[in-house]
Amino acid sequence: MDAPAPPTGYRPDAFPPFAVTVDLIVLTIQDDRLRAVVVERGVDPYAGAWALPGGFVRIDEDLPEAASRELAEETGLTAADVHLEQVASYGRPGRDPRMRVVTIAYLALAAHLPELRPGTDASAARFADVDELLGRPGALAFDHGRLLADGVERARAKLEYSPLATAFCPPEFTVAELRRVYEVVWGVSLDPRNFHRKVTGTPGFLVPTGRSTARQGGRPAALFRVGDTQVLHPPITRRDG
Amino acid sequence: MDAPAPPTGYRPDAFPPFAVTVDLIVLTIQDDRLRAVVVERGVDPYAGAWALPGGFVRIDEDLPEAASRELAEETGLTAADVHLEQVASYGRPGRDPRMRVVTIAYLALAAHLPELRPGTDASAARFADVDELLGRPGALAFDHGRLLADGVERARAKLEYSPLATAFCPPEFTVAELRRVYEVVWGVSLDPRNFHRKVTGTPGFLVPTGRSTARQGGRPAALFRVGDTQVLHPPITRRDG
DNA sequence: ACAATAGTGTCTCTCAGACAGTATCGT
DNA sequence: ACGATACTGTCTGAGAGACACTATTGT
Repeated sequence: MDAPAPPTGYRPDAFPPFAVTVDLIVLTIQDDRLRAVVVERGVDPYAGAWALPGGFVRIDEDLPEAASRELAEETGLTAADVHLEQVASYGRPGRDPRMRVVTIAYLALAAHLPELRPGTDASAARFADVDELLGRPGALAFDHGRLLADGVERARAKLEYSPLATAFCPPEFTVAELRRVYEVVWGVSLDPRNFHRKVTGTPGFLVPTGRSTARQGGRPAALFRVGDTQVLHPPITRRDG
Repeated sequence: MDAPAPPTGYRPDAFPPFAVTVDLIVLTIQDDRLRAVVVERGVDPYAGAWALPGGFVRIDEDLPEAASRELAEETGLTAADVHLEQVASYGRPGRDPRMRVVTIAYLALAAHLPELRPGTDASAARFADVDELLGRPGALAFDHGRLLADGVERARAKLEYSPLATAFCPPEFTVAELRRVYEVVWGVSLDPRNFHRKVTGTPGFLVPTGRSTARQGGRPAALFRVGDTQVLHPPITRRDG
């Protein structure tokens, strides 16, 4: 249970002090690649190494609030602009060599990110290719490689049965733009015709706006916005050709 | 990021002290009902109320270790006997009226639970009907009603695409026993014939042992054990008749 | 006309759900 | 023989993937 020691009856050493942080897996798509925000650490340990953005939870704020605040400090994005959800927590002793730290990882997905500005505890911030980061163990400080892997896997899984892919798109988007999101995040190529039929046929997923895009050399595409359904029936299955 | 303050460059008030606990959602099936372990609190706040079992994470143990230890203290089950996985973390200020506590919820599934023995901080322990607990807001202390709801929903969702249902079964089990798990956890009734064809046809899910059960009034059923597949293709879909 | 992209129709295969029918036990 | 439970076969409809075909733009 959650209680600290009462006046009597408990182990007297039952309340070891922890630091609690939130770390952010901020994903976006740039140049048809999945990218994550990483910051350069300005201090030891891992000074000069890249890490996920994050920071301490304040004594008076909830965990999602802390994640939103850190996201805003790091990217300038507000909670209304992004999808933000908790992924998992990590607290192995020694994951930070100086003290006992438990961190709660949050996944943030955004369509377009403004200029990155380094936070108060980092000297630089940039976008890094996710596949490259995951393919190189030790590319990130602490256990952030695992945090990133878990966050990316969460995103990949949720594309199937939730409208999460639209979080990578602007408010109005075409079916082709949505398909590109699935292709980039999953690392596959999808049949444009079957994909179109599937997503437009899933009730509540896409809402036509009536508008269409001006295009260069091709039929204009209808613009959609995301519907209010939170679960896709049928799902957009991952094991397509 | 995860680091405490370096000698310079950080806010000096950046390390508020937190208590960190693990709470357990221990589920099992008794009398064709989904049941959860709850303990009676011996001290304020919520003295006399029921809560999920749990306790403080020690300074030198990892989060899964703490969950295993608490599970053993509360139920006598070892990690080898149960499925144990992290669900989510909760840290709203004020969720414990005395101090700032962040808790990490773990889901534990077991086939048969031995006699429950109350932990050091609880005066009694029992199994409670999950539907009844969820239908009565405030049935559990703190925010444990939400923890339970999130844990149960995790279990329900994972029955579809993972062999998790076998965690509710003894090492060797019949198809009918497995079906009963799905029916109880999902609260539906499933066609025995279609269910049989589905689970035996999903590669890697079930392994025949060659043995069969002695039965009372009916053809003996073949005994299976769980295979090594972690993901079911095709899944056992939830929206059956 | 032609290239390019958007969108539709059609075929086949797999799988889910309904349910008839067969197999193997205890009584 | 009969009831009970285990298991198999067959039908139908929904959906996935392959891919031919039509629609609408710019050049």
